[in-house]
Amino acid sequence: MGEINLNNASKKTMGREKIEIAKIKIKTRLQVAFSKRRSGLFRKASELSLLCGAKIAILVQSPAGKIFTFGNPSVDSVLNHFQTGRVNFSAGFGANNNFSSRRRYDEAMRKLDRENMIKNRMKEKVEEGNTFWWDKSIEGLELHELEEYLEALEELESNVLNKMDNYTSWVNSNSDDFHVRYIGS
Amino acid sequence: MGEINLNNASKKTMGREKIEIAKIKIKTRLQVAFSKRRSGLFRKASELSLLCGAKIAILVQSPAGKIFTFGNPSVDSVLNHFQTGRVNFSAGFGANNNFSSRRRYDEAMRKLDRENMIKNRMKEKVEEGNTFWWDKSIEGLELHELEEYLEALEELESNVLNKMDNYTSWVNSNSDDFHVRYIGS
DNA sequence: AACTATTTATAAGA
DNA sequence: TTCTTATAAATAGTT
Repeated sequence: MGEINLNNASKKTMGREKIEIAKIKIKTRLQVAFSKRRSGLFRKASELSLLCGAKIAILVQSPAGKIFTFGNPSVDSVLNHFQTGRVNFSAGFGANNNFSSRRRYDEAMRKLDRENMIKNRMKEKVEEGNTFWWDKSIEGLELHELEEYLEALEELESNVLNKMDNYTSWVNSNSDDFHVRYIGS
Repeated sequence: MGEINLNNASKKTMGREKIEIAKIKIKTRLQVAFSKRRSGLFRKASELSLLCGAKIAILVQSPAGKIFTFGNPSVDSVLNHFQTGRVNFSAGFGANNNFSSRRRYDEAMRKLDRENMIKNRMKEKVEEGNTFWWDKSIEGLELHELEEYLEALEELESNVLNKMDNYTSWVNSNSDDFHVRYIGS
C-alpha cells in the first residue's frame, strides 16, 4: 500500500524554511547566508538602478571585516556628492549654531518638558498596551540587561539619525539642488 | 452550470507579472516601483545586518533627485571608516565600541541567550508590515522633533552608561578602558 | 494602501 | 562553493 506518500521524508528537502531575523549563531550558516544575501542585495540594487534610473552606492562590511561595494554610476561619485552636499548644507544652515543656540534657550525648562512631550507624541503614534520599553526603569537591571538596553537605544538612535539625514537631503534638494546637480554627470 | 471557471477572467488579477529589467517608461509606474523597491532594498539590508552582523550604508538618489539613506550602525560611521581607510569595526555590532575589558565581559554575558533577553525585556523587534515599530514611532516627526528625540535618547544612553560604570567598576576595578563612548560618527 | 497571483529569493541539504 | 528543491518572500498590476 501507500502509493501516495505524504510524509516529508518523501521529499528531497524541506525547501526554504522560515527563519527569524536575528543573528545567526552557526558560523558556517552565517557565512553562507551573508554571501547569498549580499549578492541578493546587490542584485536588487542593480535592478532598482536599471528600472528607475536611480543612483545607488552601497558599502557592506562583513563581520570578518571584509568590505564589499556596489555603485551606480560608481560608489565614489555618489559618495562624493552626497558628502559635498551635506557639508554645504551644514555650512549654509549652521547645524552647530542651531544646536548651540538651542542650548542657550532656557535649557532647564526644556529638559523637564522634553521627555513628556516626546512620550505623548509617541503615544499618539504607537499604541502599546502598557508602557514603552524606554519607560522601564533601569534600576535593578543587571549589567547584561543594561547592555541590551543600550543596544536597543543605539539602534533607535541610528534610526533617528537616518531619518534626520533624509530631512537634510530633502531640504537640500528642494532648496537649490546644489549637490544634486552634480551627481551622475 | 459553470461552477468551475478556469479562464483568467475569473481571477481578480493576473498576479505578479514578469517584467524586463529595463528603464520603466510610464512615470506613475516608475514612481510606484521605485518606492516599493527602495523599501524592499532597505528591508533586505536591514535583514542582512541583523542576521549577519554586517555594517551597511546605502545611499539612493531617485530620478527626481531625492536622496534616501540606510545605515547600520549609521550612514556616517560606515562612510567615515570607509573613506579614512580605518576599516576597523570591532567584530559584531555590539552595543557600542567600548574597549577590551568591557568586550571580554560582554562576550561572556552574551552567552546568556541574548535573543530571549531582547524579546522579553525590550519589546523586541516586532515587524509591522515593512517597518519595525520604532520606525513607525518616528514617522511624521518633524526635524526639530527628531532633534529633541535624539537628545533624549542620548541622555538615556548616558544614564545607562553611568549605571554600567557601577557594575564594571567592581568587575574590573583597576581598569581604565571602558565606557569610551562612540556613537554615530 | 490593499489585494492576489505570480515571480523571485533563499534555507537547507547534497 | 555550487546545484537542487521546496517553500518563503517580494512585487506587478489592479482596485
